[in-house]
Amino acid sequence: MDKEAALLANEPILKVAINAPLRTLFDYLPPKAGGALLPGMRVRVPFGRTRQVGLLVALAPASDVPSVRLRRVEEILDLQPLLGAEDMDLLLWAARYYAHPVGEVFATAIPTLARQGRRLGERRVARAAAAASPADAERLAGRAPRQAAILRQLLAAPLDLETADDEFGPGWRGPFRRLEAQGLVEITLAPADSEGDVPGPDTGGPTLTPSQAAAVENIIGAPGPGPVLLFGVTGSGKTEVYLRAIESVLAEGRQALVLVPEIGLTPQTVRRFRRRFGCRIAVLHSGLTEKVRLEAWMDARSGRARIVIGTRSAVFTPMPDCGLIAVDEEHDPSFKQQEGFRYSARDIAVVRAHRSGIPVVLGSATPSLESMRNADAGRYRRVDLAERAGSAARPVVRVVDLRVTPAREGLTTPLLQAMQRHLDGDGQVILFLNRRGYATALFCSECGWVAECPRCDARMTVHQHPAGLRCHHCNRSEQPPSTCRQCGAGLRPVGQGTERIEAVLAAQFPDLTVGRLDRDTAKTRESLTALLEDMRQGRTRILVGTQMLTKGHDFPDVTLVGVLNCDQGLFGTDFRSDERLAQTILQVSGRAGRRERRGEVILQTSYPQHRLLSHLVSGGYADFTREALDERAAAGWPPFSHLAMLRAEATGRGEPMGFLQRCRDLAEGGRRTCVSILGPAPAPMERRSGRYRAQLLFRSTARPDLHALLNDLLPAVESLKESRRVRWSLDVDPVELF
DNA sequence: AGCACGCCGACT
DNA sequence: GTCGGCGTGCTC
Repeated sequence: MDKEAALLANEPILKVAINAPLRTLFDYLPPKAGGALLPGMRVRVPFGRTRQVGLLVALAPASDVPSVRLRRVEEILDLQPLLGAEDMDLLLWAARYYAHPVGEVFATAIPTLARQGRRLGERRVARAAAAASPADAERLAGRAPRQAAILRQLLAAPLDLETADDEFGPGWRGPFRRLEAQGLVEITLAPADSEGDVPGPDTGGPTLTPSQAAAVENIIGAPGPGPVLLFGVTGSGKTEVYLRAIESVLAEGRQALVLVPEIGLTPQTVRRFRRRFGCRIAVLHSGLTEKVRLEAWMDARSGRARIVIGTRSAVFTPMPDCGLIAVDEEHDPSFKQQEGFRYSARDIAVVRAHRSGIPVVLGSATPSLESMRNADAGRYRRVDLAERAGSAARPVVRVVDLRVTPAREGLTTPLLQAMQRHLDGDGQVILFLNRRGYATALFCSECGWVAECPRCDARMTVHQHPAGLRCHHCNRSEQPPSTCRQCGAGLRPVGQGTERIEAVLAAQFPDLTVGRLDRDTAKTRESLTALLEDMRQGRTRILVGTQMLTKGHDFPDVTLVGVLNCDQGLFGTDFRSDERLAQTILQVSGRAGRRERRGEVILQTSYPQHRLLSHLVSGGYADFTREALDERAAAGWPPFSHLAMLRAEATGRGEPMGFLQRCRDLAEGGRRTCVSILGPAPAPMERRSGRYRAQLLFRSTARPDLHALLNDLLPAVESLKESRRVRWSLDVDPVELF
């Protein structure tokens, strides 16, 4: 063995995660120069014909890759690991659990700027080399005066490169580089001075109710760490419980992580935390500029921020000493990423807490059936928050049967009468309808022709502001034809959307202001704020809106909530649609009667006798979940089984189905396990945005079997030549089945 | 994903 | 004759 080979043999192999859709780590040799090498540091590496910033995941004694193919790390970008060992392990676990390429998983956890190789929290310092002496400067003074000047200055004191322009004058790089080549100067990295943070005093909160106190005790007290499901209706004071638990964790000198749904992270939420705690709080959500995001992330990582509040991806925030995780509105679907790395932040929060041995609290007025089941099975401690003394009583719920009580323009007489009554009594009214736009379709009453989207298997929605036909699935817009394209007869908009209800109400209640809250009216932060402000000040008396109404906005003077049509949720294509409907009804009902006045809720439906609906109305959410869980158990759906969905789409009609059939064949060729395979089948809306879509569902009662199958299957799927002709993705624990 | 190589069609 | 279309293969 020659000298070079012997040297090679002694060098450690660096296992590096690269941000690419590849399921492996890449092996590299250590850099020629450089200091400590620790997992969690970023490295700049040659990759194919490009250079990439990767993350060092592990050091290994040897590699399976032939040594001639190994290349060398060019540079280590960090003095300290960016991610700690626990963070790294969590990410590796997640990559396996979701069977997703490691590099992309790591990329999710690191802000873009850091991923691009930016220097973080450290300074580059120029200093004279140990071998350099004043004599060298004298020697250079004649022929290279600038080099001499720079060397003299560095012999006197090292210099932060940030200030080199000022100290050395412009154009210092050339002379400096020549000094470097002679080995007289060098650049070293030094940690940035971290400003100390002086926490202000925490202001105490109100006295806790007995059930709030019990909840806090359950989270951080005697029972020890473990997930707590905090089940409490709107207004029962869940946030106060989080605040108390956080307070006690902060008092031990530890940090706290709070996860909130996408739209739940309002300035009010943050303000409430800031008012309460004097410490630094890092806020992380999708609306931040990259620079601000990096700053907040670094604050969390360094421990300067004691509290981190963020949406989905904040679950990966590195924190040196996190002592508690709280997930607010844990049922909210926005915790599940719907593309790329399809992780559930709520589930990862539970795993993170478990691995760190810290408490985690999942709070909701309408917990997911998964969490309810986990509580039933004793895996979570469930704590019910009693309604607050002195707060409004539960709203009265009335069901209006649409089969016997006809609706005009979506509104029944009992609902209109109730509205009049509440408005006369100075109350405000909220009407919920899960369809935006004016009409759900444009229809020819002569021949039955309907305006359809040319790119999707869907009808176009009629809009009036701005006027036109729009497809809600691909965002295409068209001018509506004035007459039927098929027979030339007149066209009629059918079905109600929020715009239409708004118009009808404006005519019905000409003296009142009617507002509308949906994606069209709340496009910008400002328009949303203005809408909510009009409502809160009482200028708007009736508010019509979609799902957006349910997201925690507080309207204290609303006394009546109407749900115009419950039925879309009762017979959905998805086994989860009943759960969604119940959550929506309860969340929107929670807006009614938050002060002294008792609220009223009116549900319009054609199926008043539907089992789930009557359980919800008479027994509340807990009763509904018992019934719904029984149905899930009988049908073998989650949480009584585990799912993974393989989806594919392509421009050609047969391609996705053909590809998925090949996948199915591969899966069946593997080990025999108790995983059943359903499909492939075309997606419920087969064509969307001009692409055909299909899906293949894996279901198992044993998680290990499912994961073993997926981890065997995916490499095989990747090497299928069909896999490059379709866009495909795997969704472990899917929340939407279409 | 990015990037290069490679082999077939309509252009200055 | 080339410019460029995207199918195929590879990245330690």
